[in-house]
Order: sequence, then C-alpha cells, then structure tokens
Amino acid sequence: MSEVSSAQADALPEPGAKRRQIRPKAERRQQLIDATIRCIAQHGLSSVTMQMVTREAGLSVGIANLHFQSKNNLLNETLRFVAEEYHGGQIDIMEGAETPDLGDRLDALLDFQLGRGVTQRQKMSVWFAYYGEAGARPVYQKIVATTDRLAAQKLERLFSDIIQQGGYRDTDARELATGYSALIDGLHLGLLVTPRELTKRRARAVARDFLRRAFPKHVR
Amino acid sequence: MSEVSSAQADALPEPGAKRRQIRPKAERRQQLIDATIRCIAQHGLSSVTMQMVTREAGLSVGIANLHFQSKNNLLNETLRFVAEEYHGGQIDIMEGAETPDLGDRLDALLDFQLGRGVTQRQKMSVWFAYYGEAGARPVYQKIVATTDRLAAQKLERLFSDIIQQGGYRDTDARELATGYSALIDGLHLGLLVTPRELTKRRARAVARDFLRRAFPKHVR
DNA sequence: ACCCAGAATGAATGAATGTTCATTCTGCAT
DNA sequence: ATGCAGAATGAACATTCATTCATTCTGGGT
Repeated sequence: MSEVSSAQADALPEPGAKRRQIRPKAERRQQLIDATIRCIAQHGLSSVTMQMVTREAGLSVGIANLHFQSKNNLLNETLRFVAEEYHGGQIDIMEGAETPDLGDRLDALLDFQLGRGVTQRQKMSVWFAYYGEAGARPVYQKIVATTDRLAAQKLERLFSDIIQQGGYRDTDARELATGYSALIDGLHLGLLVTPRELTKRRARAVARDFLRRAFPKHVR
Repeated sequence: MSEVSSAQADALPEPGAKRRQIRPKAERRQQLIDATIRCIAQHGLSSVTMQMVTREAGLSVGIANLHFQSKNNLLNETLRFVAEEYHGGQIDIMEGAETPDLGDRLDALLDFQLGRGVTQRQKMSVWFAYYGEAGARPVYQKIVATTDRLAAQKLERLFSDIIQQGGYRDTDARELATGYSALIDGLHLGLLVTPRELTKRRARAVARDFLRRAFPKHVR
C-alpha cells in the first residue's frame, strides 16, 4: 500500500532463501510431529513451546494451530504417532510370516526393541516424557492402551507358541510376556536416565539372558 | 524411624480462622515437598505451578521462594527426597543384618518394591514424571545417579552372595541385578500407565518368577 | 510487659506462552 | 495470462506464571 514494492531487491540475494512453500496438509502435519519429537527429546516435554516447535520445523507460529487445533492436540497426535510406530513395528515382527523359525523371530524382536531405531535417545525421551505425565492424563493412557494391548496379545501368542513347540514346563505365557515387556521398558529407562551405567550392548545381553532362561532351546 | 506426623495443627476448623503460624525452616521445607509430590501426582509435573503447591500446603505464594530459592530448586529437592526415600529403603533391606537368610531378604526387597509404600500412585507418578524429563535435564540424572549407583552395588552384592551360597552356574550377578532392576522399573511403569492390564498382585508374581528362575533354591 | 529477629504474606511486576486473525502469497485450473 | 481457493504468515492480544519485596505478624528472650 505505502511501501515501494520492489520485491526482487530483497527476494533474490540471500543464501537462506526462505520462500514460502505450499504443501499438502498431511505433509505439514508430519513435519510438525517430527519437529515436536525433536523438541521434546532436546528440551523436555514440559518446556516445549509452540514457537519452539514451529521454528524447529522452519515454519511460522500460526501454522501449528492451522493443522492441529491446539497445542494439546499436537502433543496427543505426536504421542499417537510414536506409539503406533513402536507397537506397530513390534506387531509386524511378531506376526512375521517371513520368519518361520520362532527363535529367529525372538531375535528380530529384540533387535527392533533395543536396536537403532527405538533406542535412539529421541524416541525414548518422547516415550517416557509421556509416560511421566500419563498418571495425571487419562488421554495419554487411552492413546497408548489401544496399541499396547494389541502388542501384548501378539507377544503372549508368540510365547505361547514357543512354549508349546519347546515343551517347556511350568511356564505361563501371559506372565512371561508381562515380564518381558516390563524388562524392555525398564532397560529403555536405564538407557535414558543412566546411559553411563547401562550400555546398549549390556541391555541386549540382559534381555537375551531373560529369554534364554525361559526358552533355552530357542535362544542361544 | 522417627516419622513425625504433624497432622494435628493443620486442620482448618473455621473458615475465618487462618492464623499465621511460624514454624522452623526444616518443617516448612518438608511440608512444601510433600505438597509438591501430591501436586505432581495429581496434575502432572508439567502443569505444577507455585501457586498450586503453596495452596496445597496451605501457605502463601511467597513462602516457596523463601525456603527454596526458585521453583527449579524446589523440584530438584523434591526429586532428591523421593529418590533417597526409595533407594534408601532398598539399601536398608539389602544390608539388612536382621534378616540373615538371603531368601528372606529377597522377599523383603520385593515387598518393599512392589508393596504399599512405593506402589502408591503418588510416588510412582513423581518418579516417572522426573524420569520423563531426565533425558533433557542432566540435573535430574545426577540427583538420581548418586543413590541409584549405590543401590545397584548393594543389589549386585546380594545376588553375588546368593549365587555363591546356592552354587548357581552360568549366572552373572551384575547382569542379573541389571535385569531385576529394569524389571521392577518396568512393572512400576505398567502399574502407572495401564493399571487395568497389570494388577499389583500380578506384578509381584512376575517379579517373583524372575527371581525363582534365577535362584530356584532360594525363592519358592 | 515489651521487643525485635526473622518467618510469613500477597499484591505487584515483568516475562513467557497459546491462540487468533487480518493479510499475504502460492500454485493449480481455467 | 488470470483468478482464486486455501495454505502460510506473524504481529497483536489475553492469560498465566515465577519471582520480588514492602509490609505484617509471631513468639521466644529479656
């Protein structure tokens, strides 16, 4: 209106060419979720701000409320994404028709749970940041419970098959599955909180030891 | 040992009778820490405010900054208190000269870890609220690490004694201790996040099963 | 009975944050 | 080329919160 509209003057020269881009809704949503994960991992859930997230995503502040309606909703969706990624990955392995040998399937599961993808500080931080708030937020409990229950069932089924195949005595699949899940969670916690005391290598050895005691014929 | 139950003076008999009371510094500090624990359990660490804590304690807003210099400091001291209470209790049991039988000592430990005191939602909530933030806050890691390392050593020592006494083969005390600690942490998580799926009774059964597999002669 | 060190209060302050929305801009369809 | 649906922006606003500090009050010591 009042300013001289010499757009070309300041649009071209700078190296950090920040030209506004229009992208489909789904892509922006994922971009924001990814940024949220990084922010939670680096600064902690309680000090994540909208400005922080949008800056991390390289976008403007308003956009978060455009695609998610509120900060709460963004956080919920981020949790849902992480939960589905984690549990979904597990379930794929446990159903795994491509690995007929049950012992191999256990190995694959262990690799996934304590391997690169999951054990990255980023993901673990997010995971436990929400767990920490879950006691006071039923929403979080509900989001996790859905996928969690399914994964637990699959694990119980896998253990049950192994028990039958190996003819193991005095071994309750349900109880063992609960124990194994808890053990993995606890190891993740240790890796996150006291990385100096617990290395990834040792965590794997501990988990493997648990399985070996339960299924000596299947795990070496 | 000397748990002071100062519940008599706090009761508010009349709505208009709010007489200012002067109490020693140590007492006020504990009063504020207790209130902080309740607030974290009920509302979550990320939504705890100073006003909330001081109101819960029945005191004025300014007093928190009088006894602790800042909110951060109050939160740190609260974590320190919870950590020492938990790990201290464990250490007392594991050193436990009053229970010469090592199997009994395991039982006592399990009782403590999954019994009334610790498993209360309040304490668990606080515990994991901090764990959730620990990835981004080295201060929390440091506070926990101190007592945590000591407890881990005691546990390893206890396991080591049991292994020797029972002549168990192929059993590494260190690895087993890591696994047991992780298992207990994971069970606490389960009790907190999915109380519908995991009861306290089952958690105890799972932990006991772990110990039974490792030390069949000591745990029945 | 009186005093006063210091414990306790809470209104005031300033900084930080979530959310809104008028405006600008992009890229596709025509 | 042109128009335009709707994606993107960010200054402005209202709220909430931690922290401060001038003031009030308490209770032990004299």
